[in-house]
Amino acid sequence: MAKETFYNLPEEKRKRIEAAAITELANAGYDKATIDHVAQQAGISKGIFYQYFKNKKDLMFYIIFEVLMQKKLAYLSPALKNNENLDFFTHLRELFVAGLQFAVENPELDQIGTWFMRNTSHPIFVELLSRVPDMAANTYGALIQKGIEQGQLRTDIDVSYTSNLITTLLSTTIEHYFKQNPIATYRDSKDEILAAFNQMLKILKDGIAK
Amino acid sequence: MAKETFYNLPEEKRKRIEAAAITELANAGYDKATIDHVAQQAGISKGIFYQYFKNKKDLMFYIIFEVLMQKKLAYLSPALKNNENLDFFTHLRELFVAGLQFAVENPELDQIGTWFMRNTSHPIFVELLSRVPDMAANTYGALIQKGIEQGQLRTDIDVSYTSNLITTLLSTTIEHYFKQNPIATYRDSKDEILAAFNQMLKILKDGIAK
DNA sequence: AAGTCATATGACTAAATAGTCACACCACCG
DNA sequence: CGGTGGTGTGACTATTTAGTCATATGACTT
Repeated sequence: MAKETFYNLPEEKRKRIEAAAITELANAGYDKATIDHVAQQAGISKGIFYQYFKNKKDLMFYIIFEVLMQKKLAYLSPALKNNENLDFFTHLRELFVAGLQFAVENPELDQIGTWFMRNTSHPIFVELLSRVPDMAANTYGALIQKGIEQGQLRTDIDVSYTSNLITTLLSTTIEHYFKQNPIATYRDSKDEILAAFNQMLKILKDGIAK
Repeated sequence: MAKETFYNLPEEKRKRIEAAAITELANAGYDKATIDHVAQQAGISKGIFYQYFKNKKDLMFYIIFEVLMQKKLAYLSPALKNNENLDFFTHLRELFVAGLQFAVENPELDQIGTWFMRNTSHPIFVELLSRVPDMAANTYGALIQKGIEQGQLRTDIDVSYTSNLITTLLSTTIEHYFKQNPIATYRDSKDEILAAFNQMLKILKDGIAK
């Protein structure tokens, strides 16, 4: 996961390489991303790249573990703590908003995360899961469990299935918005996406039946 | 979309090539599928492949338009017609069951379809959409519209969004089932998947709130 | 038998790209 | 100054794979 030489680099250069890698991985996805592009965009030679990272996979894991997850956790952690007494749907909305804020401010990292969740059978995802076993799309498990125990949710729903469902709903909602508004950027559309979220939450809560 | 020479082939050989292509595309996805594999598995030479198809994309479109869509439509059309008087959720369930039947009996084709829906920004999907504009994930639009008009669904839901949502729910439900039961095959699990569908329909109808 | 056409082969070319390596540069030390 | 070690270069190798082409086979015609 990145060699010593990389950490010894001056901040500016390290960030430049990081940024180039993130852009390439976000736009091309893991398989189509090339080291040539990353090196070129970062303004370094290909040879030196392999002094900084063992290989392409090493780079990917570095970006996932030491950039994406760290950063996303920083956004989510306030919403994860100190909310014992919140209503389930209010708590869920807070998590959504925090996640959206992350996506708005780090669209490329968000894209990399989406790529990962979309390619759960890809060898590199499988290997990632073996390192972080409980990342297995059970993000909302504890929250749902609490919601059931506190009598806010039906008792007959399956926790793991519902967690998975919510994860999917989240990305579907964002994606649908951007399919409808192709020119929109995350940053400019935050309020409208929030409105879409509210519609989604209403459906999740009460269903679509009259 | 497949050259004359391909259609002139004896049935047996045509089916053999088709089967090889379907297996390869289902297992590897479009980008990683190779013509070498297809030719090898079909027991033909690479050269002759290019007498049958213009290129790899030509093969993909042939499989999508002339195999997958034809076949899937055959499964769905009974559920699409003559159901004017059915309740929305009952009608939806019928469509699900028909779709599941297709997936059970054509798992590889179903996988190819899933790959497509998962790669909506891939150039080949974009090109496909330009040929079949209204395939744009509005499968359930008319059904939802009818449901609203007949007073079975809330009037404040967005038709296109809800259609998209249902499409996603469908594949999420199947996928989640197989993540939980990795060894299961479609064929043996039909009843259990139907149970998972029922749970999903209940959530879609009434939400998860108590 | 000779000619013609469709069918078929697989070696070959061209392009892309992961990863390596011989060599260059340069700061610092003795 | 000359040696040493860390930093860096980009040409090169090895592999993969889409698509082509010279060549062969064989059925059918005249």
